[in-house]
Amino acid sequence: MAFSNVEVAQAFETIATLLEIENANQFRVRAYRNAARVIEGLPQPLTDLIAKEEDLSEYSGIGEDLAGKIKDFVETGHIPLLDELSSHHPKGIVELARLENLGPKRIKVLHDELGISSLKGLKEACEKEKVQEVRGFGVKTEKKLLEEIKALSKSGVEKRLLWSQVDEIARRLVSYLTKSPEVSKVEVAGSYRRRKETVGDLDILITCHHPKKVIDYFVAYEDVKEVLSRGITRSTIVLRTGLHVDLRVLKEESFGSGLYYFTGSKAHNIEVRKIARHKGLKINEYGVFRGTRKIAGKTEEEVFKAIHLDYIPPELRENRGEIEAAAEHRLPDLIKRQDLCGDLHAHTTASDGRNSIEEMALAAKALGLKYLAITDHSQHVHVANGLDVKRLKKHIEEIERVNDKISGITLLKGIEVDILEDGSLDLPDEILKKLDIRICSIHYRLKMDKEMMTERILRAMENPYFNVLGHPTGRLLFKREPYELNLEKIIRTAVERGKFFEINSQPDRLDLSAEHCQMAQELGAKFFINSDSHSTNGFNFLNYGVAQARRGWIERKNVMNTLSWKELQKILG
DNA sequence: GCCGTTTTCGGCCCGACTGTTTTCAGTCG
Repeated sequence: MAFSNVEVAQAFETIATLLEIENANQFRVRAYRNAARVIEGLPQPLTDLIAKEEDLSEYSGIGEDLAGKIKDFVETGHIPLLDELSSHHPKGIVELARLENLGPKRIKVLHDELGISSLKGLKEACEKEKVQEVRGFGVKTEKKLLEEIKALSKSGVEKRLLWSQVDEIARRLVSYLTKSPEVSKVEVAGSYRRRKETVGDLDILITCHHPKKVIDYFVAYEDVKEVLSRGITRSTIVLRTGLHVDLRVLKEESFGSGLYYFTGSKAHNIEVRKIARHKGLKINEYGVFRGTRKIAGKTEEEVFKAIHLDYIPPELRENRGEIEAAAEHRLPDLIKRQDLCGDLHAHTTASDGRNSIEEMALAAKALGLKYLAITDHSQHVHVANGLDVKRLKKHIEEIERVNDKISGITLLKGIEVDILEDGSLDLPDEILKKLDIRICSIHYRLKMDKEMMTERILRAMENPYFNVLGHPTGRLLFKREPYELNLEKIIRTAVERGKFFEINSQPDRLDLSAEHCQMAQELGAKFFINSDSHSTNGFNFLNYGVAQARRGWIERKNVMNTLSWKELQKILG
């Protein structure tokens, strides 16, 4: 039984919570939490790292002890400390920590005073109005807890949304806020600004003339379901979608430091503040201070300058090496949307797309793209009406015909050809070689064992007409885990053989992940950022793919669709 | 428990809001 990184992270999270309840050293607790974050951000399965005998304590935040515990867990599914802690505490106590407004201190009090050790027990105690009698609690807290438990049992899990979904909500709310005459600046910070693929809540920062009026205006927004708090500088609401939104009022002179602070990530902030301390500086949301003297704060650029770091784009702020890179002036030359000259993955009505070749071409041209590959599905994908040899031949002629007819954009003849179970491609070489580009993807038999899946892809890469591995890990956010595969081996082979990786821009794919992008680039991989459009609206998704690539440190020079078609042709051969 | 321009011991990010208190602890981000 192999244990996943997520499970290891959860085990550490549980240890942290139980230690907290036992009133352990808070820094020890933090060490476990911190390590859980580090593990979640690893690009490779711990099982692989351990098999390769890599030294896990090389990762900052993981020392000798935790490295040992990780190994224990991955190999046996047990950590002695966790087993021991679990034996002291009823199983349900950890789930209590999932409630907002209930931390370890009060969980302990509830357990000691009322013997509460599960959500169920807490619910009953709240209903019997026992909780309000406990010191430190009151009527309001009791009511809140009860409501929360009810909501939790209804929705089940925490609500995160795709970045693209939150974007729509954020834009509406920002536009509402901008309409207030009191508001001068509005900026959305947090994980939204860092372009994380999923977002749990929104942090909106504003400057304004009359904070109280603006907070009143904010909580009066039509989509508000509940107001959780409203202070002088801060308020939290819940929207009907379940999304929490924090509004924070900043002063003009500290807008930059506030924006920096609330953009996070937390791990990034903590690390930067540590460094600032070493330099005798204090950095908080109000500015950068030497002693009591404020030396920066109006803009983010000013803040970075004051702490002697190059400006770090929000997408990189995850404490994954960007701070050191900024100090040493070696931040990557990140890809930008306007660097992209073409798109090599789009579908039409010939398979499962909604628009014709010509409509797709014109839409791509309108967005400034210079070339577009038409890549419909191959025959094996029956549900998408995939093309067989006969239909593909006709399709090629049709692409050529449209290409002759329109100007200002070059249409490329392509295919998204399936990688079959045995690693062969779904169409014969004779027709594949008539094409300009082949995106090779997996769409069925996703649950193969890791060795076999890896072998399947490696074998496909032996085909001389294999160009690009489409949506390389097959994941669907919230719906489907990546396939089991040895990505490192695949990347190394791809680099050797001159094969490319797709960064798929579909908002629920964003595949490769940021971590995988970073790993692949370090190993020398080259990429295409493709929209995988199924309609004329789909080209806008390129923004998401670019953001994902930026989070993965991808440099312009490693993205092949920054080249002109002429240059690209030489590389594809 | 981690980590090192304070380097193997002794620090470890920091402020706002709420609900409970009657000056502050707990929680969150």
